[in-house]
Amino acid sequence: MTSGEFPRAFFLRPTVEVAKDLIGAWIARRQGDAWYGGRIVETEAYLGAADRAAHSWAGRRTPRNEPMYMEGGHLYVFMVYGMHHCANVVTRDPEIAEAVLLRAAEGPPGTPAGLLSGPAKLCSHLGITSAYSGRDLLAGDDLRLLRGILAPPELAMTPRIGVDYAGEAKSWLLRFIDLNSPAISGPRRLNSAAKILISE
DNA sequence: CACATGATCGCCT
DNA sequence: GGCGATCATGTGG
Repeated sequence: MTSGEFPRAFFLRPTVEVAKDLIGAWIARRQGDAWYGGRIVETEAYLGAADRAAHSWAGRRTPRNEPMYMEGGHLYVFMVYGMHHCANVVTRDPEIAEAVLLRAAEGPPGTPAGLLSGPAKLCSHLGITSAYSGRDLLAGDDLRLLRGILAPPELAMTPRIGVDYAGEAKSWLLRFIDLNSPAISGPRRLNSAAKILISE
């Protein structure tokens, strides 16, 4: 696995592929001269108009989710529960409103365990707010995604978290985790219903 | 560990 | 008006 920035084409691929391949990638945030961040260990795919759990379900298009309709590689950040933010990487071509939710990352050694374990905690501690919604990840200079430099992770897939309202889509296996990471969100969320190993 | 609850407000119907 | 792509805390087993 090589290191460095992802090219635009990476984000234009099928959303599930992007969600898988972002496991093991790094998210980096600049604060002055220093960079902070972590290794992404948990993502979820949101599949646009056909996906009842997605904000773009049934073609919904509002000021809030407008970034989902942008070209892959942009950021879609929204607020939930009036107090938390969630960050998504938009995928595919313009007008195809799909995205990958960044759910958890592992901080460098020495950082408190669980600091980035959860979509809202990740945003909070990396300072990602609604101000970043609609931004192009390939254009900014203070928030970047970088290819992983470690061995490819062992992946598992499970249903997504917190989408019980989504009918049939709630059981779709669109959550991807690094099996060996201690930083997965929630209380050892593996043992619930469906879990499948993926052979890389 | 599993589950339940409250906080809190922007966004959409 | 109602409802979350969450989290911290509290209870009980």
